[in-house]
Amino acid sequence: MNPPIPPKPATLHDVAKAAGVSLITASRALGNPAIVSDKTRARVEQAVEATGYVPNLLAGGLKSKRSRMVAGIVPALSVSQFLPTVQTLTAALHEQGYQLLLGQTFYDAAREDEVLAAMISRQPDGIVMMGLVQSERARERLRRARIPVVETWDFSDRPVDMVIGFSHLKVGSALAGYFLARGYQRVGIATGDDHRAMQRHAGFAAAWGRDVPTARVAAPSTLESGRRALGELLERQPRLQAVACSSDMLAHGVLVEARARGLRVPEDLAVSGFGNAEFAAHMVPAITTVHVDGPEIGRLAARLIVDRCRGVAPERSSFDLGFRMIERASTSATAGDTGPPGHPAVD
Amino acid sequence: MNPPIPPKPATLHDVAKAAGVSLITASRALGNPAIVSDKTRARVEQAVEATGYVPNLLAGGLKSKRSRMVAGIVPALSVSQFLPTVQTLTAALHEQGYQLLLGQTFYDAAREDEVLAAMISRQPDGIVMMGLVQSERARERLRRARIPVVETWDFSDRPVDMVIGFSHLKVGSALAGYFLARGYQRVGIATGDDHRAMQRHAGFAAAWGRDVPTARVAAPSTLESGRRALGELLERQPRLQAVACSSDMLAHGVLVEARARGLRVPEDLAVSGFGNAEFAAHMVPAITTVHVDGPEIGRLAARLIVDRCRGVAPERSSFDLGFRMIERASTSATAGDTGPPGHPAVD
DNA sequence: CTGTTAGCGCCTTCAC
DNA sequence: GTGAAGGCGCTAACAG
Repeated sequence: MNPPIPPKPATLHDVAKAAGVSLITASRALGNPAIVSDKTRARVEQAVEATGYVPNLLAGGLKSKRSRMVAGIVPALSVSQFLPTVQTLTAALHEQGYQLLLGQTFYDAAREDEVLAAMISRQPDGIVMMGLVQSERARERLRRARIPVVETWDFSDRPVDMVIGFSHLKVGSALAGYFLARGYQRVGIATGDDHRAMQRHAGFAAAWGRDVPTARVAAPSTLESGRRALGELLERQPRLQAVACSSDMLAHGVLVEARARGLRVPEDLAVSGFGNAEFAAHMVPAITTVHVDGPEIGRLAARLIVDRCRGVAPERSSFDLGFRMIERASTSATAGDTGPPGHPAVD
Repeated sequence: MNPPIPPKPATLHDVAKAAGVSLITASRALGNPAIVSDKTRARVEQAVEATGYVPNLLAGGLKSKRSRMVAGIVPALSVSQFLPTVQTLTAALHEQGYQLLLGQTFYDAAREDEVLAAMISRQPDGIVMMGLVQSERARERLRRARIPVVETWDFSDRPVDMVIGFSHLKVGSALAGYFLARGYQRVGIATGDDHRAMQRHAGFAAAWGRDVPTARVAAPSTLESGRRALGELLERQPRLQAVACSSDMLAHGVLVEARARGLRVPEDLAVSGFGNAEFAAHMVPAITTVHVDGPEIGRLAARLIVDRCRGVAPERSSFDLGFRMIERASTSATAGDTGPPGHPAVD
């Protein structure tokens, strides 16, 4: 039998030969079909079929200086917070012919530096960071690389390049304001130990004015750590009235532990989360939380980078997307208990 | 002030000049330091520092035919099932100097084909699929590309190349066997409509022997769809005794809905999930589920591909990692209710 | 509209 | 241990 697979993948050279045109004409027929005659284009397309040609974007990128790859860097993929952003980013880039190179820092500055170096070596046309770039070394590296950078899910006055996010301090103070306005006296905080969660904590503490009992758990936070956190808080403050959690998963854990201890939510204990995870709206009681438009962050980041590659200057380099509190049954006996996410909104 | 950033990134050429050696010596000092004298190596390293040189892996890959990139393709990033695998895969590849190119198919064969084409254009040194390659066209494409391929999270007698996974049919029949052995009569199924979940459903139905009331929900399944699924099942079979769910998130939804309807779990209704998500062990009641070693799939896939790139033939091309049922309180009044994941094991 | 020329930055091959 | 050519596959730049 004949080998159904040719020993060597076809190159553009083979296509050009098969089509009876020059190399560059074949290249144009594929990359910029508008400037080639219909007849030529048809012949090249036929030759592509016949040879089974698959372009080598690495080679093209070498000359054109555009790899059509974008690096996306997350603390860890298991931090579900960022998933909608990464998912939308990947999809939006794909639409434009770009692919995502994924990197993880595991909340470690040295690792972040290492991952960035590895990414930059691959000449991405842009870099999207979940969170701000931590180390000064990495910031310097990025500036030198002259690659468009979008930092996301946080805010800064001096971003490396562009930033899309919101103030975690303000989230914290909005939450504190919410509990203050409702007359809560003894509120505790269950929080992950990552930078952004600690920012929210700081915002909460500042607005609260008094000391807030706090249970710190390792990021990424889990249901289990939420259960333990409530135990810790109750030990310190047995008459606790409310717990503000740094993620919906932590809040979930607090809910489970509260039930296990016979505490009613929200009557005996009010609970709030962060992130508006899918499940938060559908638990009983539904979890009061803070909504951030993760998919929009991904879409916007993709647009900014693709635009920049095409020479379009962004209208701004800072985008504060804000956030909104969503009041649900876990903090309010009167809030509808399974209303759709995002409804009703406060702030 | 002097521009702190040089107008053009340094190339290996610049490094060689600065070090007073030839281009190729500089290349060797970095890529294969052992075959260069200590003195030369030191001078090259110094020149790298001085110039701020960052290697261009794209250019290197062009000649060496090794891009040191691996494509990872998931149905959608939001399918949490695959996250531990992708996370471990990314980390393991990073250790070996490889990066992951991420692609999403959204359970769509045309899209899968498109994503694979885009990936192959980037000359990855390997491709890891979550699930089996669906379309024959894509299979053919992969074979022609002569790239190592690992299909995962499923099993097949005729993989494109290599496969790491387990039989979803067997999972289904193991679950049916579990409920049969405990004397359940009226069992329902809540399942996502993706290929693998339907395989488990088929395995369950075959082992069960009788018709099984089934609520089908769109993949990826959510807590909300779990709540609705239980409603549907109860409408068809008000005296339902147990529900086997195709994911832990669905099971979670069933638990929530059961509680909302005043049904006790497991006394009135037994519930099982799939995937052994982190939260499953820590709910009250803890969810009986099926454990699959997702991280190991990622690790093994990384090893197989890196080995293959180094010319090491894999010991086998098929790896059945199996699965194990984890009995917890949601199906058994006697099972410990917050025991550690994976304990006790059945099957 | 099409073709020729000259690389992109690096690594392989072969010499010394 | 080091170096000089040559070329990976493709595309910008400039012709015609």
